[in-house]
Amino acid sequence: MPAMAGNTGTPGATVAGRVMAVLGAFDEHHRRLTLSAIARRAGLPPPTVHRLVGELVRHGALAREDGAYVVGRRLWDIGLLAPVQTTLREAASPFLHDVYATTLATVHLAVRDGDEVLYLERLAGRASVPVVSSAGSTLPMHCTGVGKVLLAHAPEEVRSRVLGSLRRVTPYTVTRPGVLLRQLERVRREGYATTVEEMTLGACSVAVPVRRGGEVAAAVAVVVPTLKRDRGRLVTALQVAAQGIARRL
Amino acid sequence: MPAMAGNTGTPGATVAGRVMAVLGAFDEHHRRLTLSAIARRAGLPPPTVHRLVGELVRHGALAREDGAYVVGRRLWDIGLLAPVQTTLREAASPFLHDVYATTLATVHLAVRDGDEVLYLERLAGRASVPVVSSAGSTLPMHCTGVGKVLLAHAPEEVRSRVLGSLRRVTPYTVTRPGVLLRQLERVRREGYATTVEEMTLGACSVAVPVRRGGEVAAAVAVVVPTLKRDRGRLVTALQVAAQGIARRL
DNA sequence: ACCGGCCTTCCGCTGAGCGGAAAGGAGACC
DNA sequence: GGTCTCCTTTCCGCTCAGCGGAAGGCCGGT
Repeated sequence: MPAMAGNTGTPGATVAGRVMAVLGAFDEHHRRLTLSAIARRAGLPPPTVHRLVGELVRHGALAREDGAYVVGRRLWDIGLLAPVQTTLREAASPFLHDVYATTLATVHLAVRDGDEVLYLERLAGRASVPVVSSAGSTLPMHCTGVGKVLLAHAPEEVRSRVLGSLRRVTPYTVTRPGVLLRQLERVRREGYATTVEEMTLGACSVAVPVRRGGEVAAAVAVVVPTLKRDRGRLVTALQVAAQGIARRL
Repeated sequence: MPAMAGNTGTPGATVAGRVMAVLGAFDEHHRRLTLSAIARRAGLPPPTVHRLVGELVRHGALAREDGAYVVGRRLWDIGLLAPVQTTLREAASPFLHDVYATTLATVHLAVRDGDEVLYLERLAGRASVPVVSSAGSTLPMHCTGVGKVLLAHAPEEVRSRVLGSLRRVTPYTVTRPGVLLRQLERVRREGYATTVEEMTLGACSVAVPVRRGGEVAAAVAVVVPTLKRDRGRLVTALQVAAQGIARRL
């Protein structure tokens, strides 16, 4: 078959699919992409991407910023309309501010999304620890505070899947299933989880569950440079917030 | 020409364009749409929309929620990657919290976008006034606090265009160009703007400019049920915040 | 029973889309 | 200045993905 002639190397593909592939090329760590980078990441030939991207820029879905492409204003607008745990976020917002005000640490609100943690909200402190997460991003469960809380209360099936593949992120990441399993028991017993430089060097976290009915619906956490003797104070602040959020659900 | 036969009623149209038309059917006031509503608002025939929407749902750009369609998680993720005044928002975030903490009112951060106001951030109070705006939405300039501030410092050309079409929104909306012009002079002189039920009944606002270099880059505001004698206190709180934000730019 | 509104499936026509080929930059290295 | 590499952009002829009118199914109202 000498070159598949004319068009579509992959029959069955749709334009909408290609458009989403182009948009999907952007992520947390790739907010600016050149044309060829998009092509590579989307698995499409450069000329095709060139045309699509041109179209998308014309419609405001993407924007050109000096050399490279970035996600456009239009898509920001539209994306904000998505009902992603809207009630939870709205209920939580004031309490997260309270926690921030009293601790001045970075504050997180997250839910479980499959086998990962989805960050819904992040309040970054004025002079806070370097933190990887931001609203909209996902991180693994086994090395984040919110992750441990959500994992401790997740269905058995999720837990065993996650425990089966504990990727090392820093030298302090817990990668032995037995150790993590014992930590999770403790999380259930004591009502909070901690991490110590397991995701990012120089960052520790404390997290507590937010309950809706009997279920754990979300987790709130703070990130600080070190736990030391602040632990008790942070747990209390978070529990007050979690309680308040739960009441409003 | 008896029915235009076969395909595309409108030649020259592209699929990417149609996709954006479909996504553009959603807005602030239309977060849930039925298939036929999308078709109407996008100006496309229902079968075409049916196919596109199906595709988009498969890719997570839209989601089906019982009967109707809503914007999907995937688009939320991607939209959050847009560099929409990122540095401004990050610089402002902690100061907005401070204002919220001290006033317990709804706090806004906005910039001018053409002849309208674009809301970048909204901190909604626990028990706050009904407010129309939310992050991502745009409102007219002449009847919002942030709008008046930004209009007072906008290029002459923008100002005259806006003054030329003052739409009435509530019985208290200022629709006489002369009156508004005098208010704007005062805004420049005194350093803050106010509105009294000009956009929403039962909501008043106070706003101050945020400067970057010599330019006014943004505006911060609070929304309260009534101004009364709080005005001075609110202006001060906002000015402190605006000063802090400006310092970080 | 009938009507009006939705959603959905069908299907034949066709031009929008495709992407290899090749031409135009912009650097980097020798 | 020449050559190499990598990226962007234009060209263009071949099709198949997309189109949307027509028609069928479903519900709720009258």
